[in-house]
Amino acid sequence: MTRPLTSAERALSALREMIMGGQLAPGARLGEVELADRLGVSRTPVREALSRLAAEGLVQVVPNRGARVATWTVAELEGVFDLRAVLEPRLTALAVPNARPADVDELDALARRMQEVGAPGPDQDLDALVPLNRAFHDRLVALAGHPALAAALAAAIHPPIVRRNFLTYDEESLRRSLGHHAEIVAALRAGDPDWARAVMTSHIANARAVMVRAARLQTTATATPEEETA
Amino acid sequence: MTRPLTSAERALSALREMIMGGQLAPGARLGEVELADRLGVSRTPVREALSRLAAEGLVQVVPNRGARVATWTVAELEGVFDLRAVLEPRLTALAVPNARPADVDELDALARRMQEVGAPGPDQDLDALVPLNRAFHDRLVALAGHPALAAALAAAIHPPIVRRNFLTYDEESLRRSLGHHAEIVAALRAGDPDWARAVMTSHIANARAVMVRAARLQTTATATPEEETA
DNA sequence: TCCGGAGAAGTTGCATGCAAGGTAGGGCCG
DNA sequence: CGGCCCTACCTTGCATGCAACTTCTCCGGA
Repeated sequence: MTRPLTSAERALSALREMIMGGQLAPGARLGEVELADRLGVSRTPVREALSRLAAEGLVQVVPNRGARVATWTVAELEGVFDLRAVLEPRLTALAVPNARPADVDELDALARRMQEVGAPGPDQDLDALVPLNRAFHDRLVALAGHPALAAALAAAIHPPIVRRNFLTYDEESLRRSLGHHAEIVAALRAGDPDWARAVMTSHIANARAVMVRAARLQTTATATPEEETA
Repeated sequence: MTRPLTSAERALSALREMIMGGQLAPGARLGEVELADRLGVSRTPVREALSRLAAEGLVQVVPNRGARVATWTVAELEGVFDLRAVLEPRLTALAVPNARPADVDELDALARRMQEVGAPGPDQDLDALVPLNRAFHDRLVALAGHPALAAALAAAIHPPIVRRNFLTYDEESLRRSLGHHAEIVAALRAGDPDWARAVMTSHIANARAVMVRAARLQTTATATPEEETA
């Protein structure tokens, strides 16, 4: 049975979703009253949520001057992928001995579903990939059973993006990426940590190449520091 | 010129210091009114500080039931050192090419000072080691110039301890630990990243052995779940 | 025309008050 | 005598109000 969430918690996850989902662009101003109105609560829980998001790195707060959705530079983005390249393969290897058949089946289902909705053609639905991808990686993190590693990874990944960015994958990279998921499932089934680790290393490298290219394009395209609220 | 801190920020760092400094024992209850009185502010900034500390993992908050200083198990502690063993040597290697002579001199001074106050004898002052040690490691983190890695490390290290724990070092381990600092300085001066990385690896392994042993003793000693506020 | 400053409008920071939820103690019933 | 429930107290969650700070605008002077 799930405990009724507090207003602050709802505000927190609502804001997180808005930012992660791209409805709130990086650099967008986050006025307390506006958010409070939109979420149907007072400023107090909104302030608490913003505070926590700032601690997570999703939001930047300057005292007396309000909060904005965090922005990042290409260098920061590369730093994040540096780190993912160290942590995630390790985490994947850890997951191997802990994965029970049921877990593997679940990951398998996610990987297959991603291949379906990601396949080029009229039924392709890139937006649907985002939650599936998150589910896949979250499941893997949970299987690793290493809270400290998970916390470190979360701290590093949150600030930037990783989401709504399947939009930026070119066809070949996307096919590679989806193939990696399936291959990780295979490695899990085979119980081979080294295999799993290697695939995840490739997976991150592939994602890194895509993201960095996209970020470069984006920053050159938007020379104007955008000032939008929604 | 430094901007005047807000009450919430002061509450945040005050609480962080109290927890890190050991004045607030793990598991200690953190009543909002009591803290507000002690810090001379209202409950609002205290709540904000607690919220952020919860995001950092230093305190645990249960809705409607208040906040407590976070506790950790031996397994969690080992997980943290696992992670440090991966991240900190890497970070140290990164610092090598960025260290200018002035930086090295500064680290050298810290390392020497630690050797002085840590030397066995009547002048030994283990409490003084804590801030020096933090300064040394923080300096190294800054030199690495890798914000994402720093964030990940901070996220992983915060929850547990690392501080006020020179108290638990036996004489030999302490001498080793202080020696490592000096050796890292030497590696920086020599401009040898591999050397620096290796020393840091040893440094973490040494600390890990000490901490895990101390944690084991502590948990067996305190079978009673302590319930102190100060 | 451009720069500087005074004023006003809008925001944030914090304190306080009230209501809801939780906890502890005592009395009642089995 | 033991267990349960009810009550009173305490704590947290949130809304609201006010003061301080920022920023935008408008006006006068160079």
